[in-house]
Amino acid sequence: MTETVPRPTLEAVAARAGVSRATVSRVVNGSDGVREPLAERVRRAVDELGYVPNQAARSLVTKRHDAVAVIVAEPETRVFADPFFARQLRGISKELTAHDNQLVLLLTEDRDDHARVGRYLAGGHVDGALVFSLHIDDPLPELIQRAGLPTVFGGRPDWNGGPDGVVYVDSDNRGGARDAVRHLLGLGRSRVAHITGALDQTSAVDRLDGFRDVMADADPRLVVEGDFTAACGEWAMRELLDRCPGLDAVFAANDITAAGALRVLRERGLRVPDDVAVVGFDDMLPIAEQTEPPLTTVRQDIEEMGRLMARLLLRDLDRTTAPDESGGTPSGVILPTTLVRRASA
Amino acid sequence: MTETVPRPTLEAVAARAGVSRATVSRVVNGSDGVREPLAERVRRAVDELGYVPNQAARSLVTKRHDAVAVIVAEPETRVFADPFFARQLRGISKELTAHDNQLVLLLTEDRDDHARVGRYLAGGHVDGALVFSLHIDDPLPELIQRAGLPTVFGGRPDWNGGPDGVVYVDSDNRGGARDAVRHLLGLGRSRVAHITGALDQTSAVDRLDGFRDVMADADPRLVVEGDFTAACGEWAMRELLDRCPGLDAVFAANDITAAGALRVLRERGLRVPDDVAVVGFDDMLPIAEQTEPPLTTVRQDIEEMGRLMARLLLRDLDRTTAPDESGGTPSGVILPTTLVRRASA
DNA sequence: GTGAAAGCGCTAACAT
DNA sequence: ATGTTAGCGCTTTCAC
Repeated sequence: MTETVPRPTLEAVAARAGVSRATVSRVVNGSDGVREPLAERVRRAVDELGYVPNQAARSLVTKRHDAVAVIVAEPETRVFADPFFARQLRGISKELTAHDNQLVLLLTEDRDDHARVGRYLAGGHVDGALVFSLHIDDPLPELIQRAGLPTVFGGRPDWNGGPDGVVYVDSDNRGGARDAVRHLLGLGRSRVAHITGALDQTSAVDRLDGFRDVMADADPRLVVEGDFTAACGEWAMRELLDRCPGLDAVFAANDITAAGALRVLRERGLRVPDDVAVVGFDDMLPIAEQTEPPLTTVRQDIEEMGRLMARLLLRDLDRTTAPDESGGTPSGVILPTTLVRRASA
Repeated sequence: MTETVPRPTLEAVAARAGVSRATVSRVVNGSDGVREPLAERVRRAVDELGYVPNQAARSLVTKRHDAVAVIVAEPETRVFADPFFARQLRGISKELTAHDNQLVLLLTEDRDDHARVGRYLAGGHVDGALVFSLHIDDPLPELIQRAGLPTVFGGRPDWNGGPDGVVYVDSDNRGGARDAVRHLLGLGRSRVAHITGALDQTSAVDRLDGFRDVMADADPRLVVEGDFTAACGEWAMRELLDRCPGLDAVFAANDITAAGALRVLRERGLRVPDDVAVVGFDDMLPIAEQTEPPLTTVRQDIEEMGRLMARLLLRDLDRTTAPDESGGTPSGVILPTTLVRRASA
């Protein structure tokens, strides 16, 4: 199975084409300055021999790897309960592939993993890193920053430490939340409640802020803290109903939570949207489309987010000898969200 | 940001420890034959300098990369509609990490990607490959086989081509399906229908076979072909109800399909499980637990599947100079499934 | 047990 | 425009 067909080297190609290794290298790397007849001969030799450059040898001298690490912190299993992760990866993969870069995936769970990742990054295997720093106070960002690798974050990092030019891509969580609440208000609702996400993630905080932007003077009992899970959506909905039986709308921090809330509303005999209107966040398809009734929610373009992260990083990598440090690099890029109307509100 | 702190080399460590490069190399690679006092001195030098071996240089001579490719074919977006993918990756990642191997992720969508993957694999960047070949007739398996890399498949490949010792890991789809149907029978149901998955995937075929194992003489109209989607679950359920109004149970090829079927049953005023019992497959948590009523389903341990794939591959890679070719390598490993009882059946 | 030296396959000056 | 040459940082015989 593992037969050892020694792959042809530059040398072999050179011999076959009757030129020097340098010339072959030039042709292979597309640097101009090789005249056509010769170049053609080299190209033929290359595919007659099925030559493929040895990346290790190349990296050894160029110090480039054409590979970037994608680091996903997933202390909770939340990442794995939803299809986000895959979408993001797909976006990243597409962009990376288009630029001939490899995607090295690093999944981390506990602190041991952090050390490992730090070592890996410091080990110079990759040219840059894409990081999903899910939680506030995560030690990962600092570790990475210290490794001195160009990095782009997915989701606004809670980078208290320094107002430096951290590059990140995020959805407009705050704006999306405002849209959701305004939509509810536009429906004539006035007692709008909010079930938050896990407040150790900036996305949850931002959505809460968005809610407050619109509902500045709302009864504080209309806000209950959740954690993005369905179980918590149920619990929170019950709590809400007990506290404020008169509420007529709920904005949940994500679709899963909204699904939980929906179930409790049904169980209590309340009709959606007639008695209580519900809006979610994410537009996580398998969930949002299949709740009863289908969920009105705030969509974020998760794949585009991944693609953009990769694009930003690659651009950074291309300015090899950093001409201007903080030049035109926006430190944060916020992607717009859109409200998707279904039956629940 | 990208400051160029030239990393210490073996040479540097050797100098600091007052030994030769060879000795440092031996210590770093844990090969015995270096006496304690010396070894200790080397180790100190290593972490005083924060030395990390240069993988490219190492690969250049060892021809090992300590990296494996994970190839996910996803012509459909199905992969991205469910959390499978993430679970599988997690299992793989854990195992690889434990053995200091890197995970290079290759997502493919169309035939261009196939060529690219073929080139990459042939390019000798990785030591082996883990492949999720989702569809029958997928050209990927052959491409990979030709690259001559040790490979393990996720899901039984439809390897008509050759009865060679293809290594794969799969769930016991057929057995699980049998369990599901028997459970339904045990509930006293007699007119059990089946909504199949996309029959160009072996998992769907195997589940159908399992159904038939138990319902050998069932009315053929009780089987309708689906494609693993919810939309199709709805459509198929309607079709089924029209064809055989008397049916009293449904086994759906996966949970998403089952969710669709459930919706139609409710819409038609049929009660679950009283009038019609429903069983799904996968135990995809965010779905199965949240349907109305919660879904009885067949669980597969998807993370373990990933872990096992990685383990099998690594074992293969370790027998560097293949002592016995087809020795003890099982060509296929089937993981058991378990029936999870909830309210729907 | 330890060191010296020869490459691994490639790129990038530097010559020509 | 093309060839020559010197490494990149490491492992691995082979001497000692």
